[in-house]
Amino acid sequence: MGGHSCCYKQKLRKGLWSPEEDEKLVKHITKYGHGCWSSVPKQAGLQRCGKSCRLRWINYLRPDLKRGTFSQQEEDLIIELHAVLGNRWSKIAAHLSGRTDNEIKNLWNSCIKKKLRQRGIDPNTHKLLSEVEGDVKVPNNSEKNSSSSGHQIPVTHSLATQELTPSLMRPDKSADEKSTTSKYSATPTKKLFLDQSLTNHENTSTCHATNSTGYFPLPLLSYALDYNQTTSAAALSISSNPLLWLNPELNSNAISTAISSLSSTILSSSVVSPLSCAAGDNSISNWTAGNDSSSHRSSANDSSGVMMQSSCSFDSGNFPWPDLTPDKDVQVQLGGEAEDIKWSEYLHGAFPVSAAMQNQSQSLYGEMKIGSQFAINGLGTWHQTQQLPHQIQATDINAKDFQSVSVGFQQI
DNA sequence: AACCATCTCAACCGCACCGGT
DNA sequence: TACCGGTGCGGTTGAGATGGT
Repeated sequence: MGGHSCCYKQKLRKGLWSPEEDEKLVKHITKYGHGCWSSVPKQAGLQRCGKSCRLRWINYLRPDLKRGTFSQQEEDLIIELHAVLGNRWSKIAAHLSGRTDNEIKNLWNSCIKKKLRQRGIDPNTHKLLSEVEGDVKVPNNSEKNSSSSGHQIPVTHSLATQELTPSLMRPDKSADEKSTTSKYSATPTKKLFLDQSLTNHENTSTCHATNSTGYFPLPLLSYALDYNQTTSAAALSISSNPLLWLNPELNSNAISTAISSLSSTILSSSVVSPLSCAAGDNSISNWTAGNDSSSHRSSANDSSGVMMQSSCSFDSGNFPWPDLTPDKDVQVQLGGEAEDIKWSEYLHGAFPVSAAMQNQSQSLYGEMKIGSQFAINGLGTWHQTQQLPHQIQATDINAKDFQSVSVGFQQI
């Protein structure tokens, strides 16, 4: 592409990908892995730059993409994550199995923003619009960094500094640093109590830390409640009703209890997709919960997700696909009908892939799942993900946590 | 049917970070 | 330490789809 060093040397194609190009790329990656992206186009016989190939693969050709309409729960989760993470779409996408950052970003810009405004919520600040309008004009840079967590509740200094472990919310340290040094650069002086993982938007005057009292963005709590398999009406109503997010009467001890629990259990097991945890099984991606009329894959009980067990070890850089067979270390079940998944078209005629290749692709699917999670969360959490007993423990603990949270909210 | 407005989403662009040298 | 290539991320663009008149 213009501007990319890898594109200077020769005239490269731009724009939409043709089915032939897709086919070449899929075949190549399925067979060899991507390795160094810059070398992929040459090896695959494509007149594209590596960056374009990578993008095409990640956003469209990857077999583990869910595609299709977002469920209401996915949207809710995105909203809540956005309240915590801001426009860090890749981080948000990490919590939504099968969804890409690009997809989520598009959804946010095209749909969710509008919905939030209709509900009287400012999508940038997650505050009520009436509040925002009444607010003093925020600094210029806040618009770009958009989402401060508007609804805040006080938390104690010790809570904020001790219980909110940085790595829990943002396991990718480099990304954290990157965020704070570039687009999400926060006003340094405000980084007082909460770790930047939670207050990376404090440049939008969110974290009004004063003396010994910081402010905790409660949407995180609401997310955590959902995360914590709390399908109770109370929790859901709390999470969906910003008016309840910030209640000045909210007992800080309750929050302390809740947050403390979050830090030790929920957040630390963030590698496990929230609803996978809720489902109580060891699936990684089969978590999109039900009641989604627009998606046929949503039921927690259906088998459309990827059920995976793996004991394999691998390097997170390159996928050893050629060595994979379905009956080896990785077991993958692909089920569910194809929606408008282009990948399925490839696999079912439109794209001439052999049965063996399909198997390989499915293995690849599982491996990629593992790889991506591994890359994101690191070895420790990866191990957790693969260990069902750990999840059971986590679930048990989560139940206790929720009790604590519930007790706290009874005082609201 | 034609036109226009709006929406969706794949892809591009530019920037920043990282690791190697 | 500086440079460079590779990579990843978030913002933006624009073509095509869709809906309204």
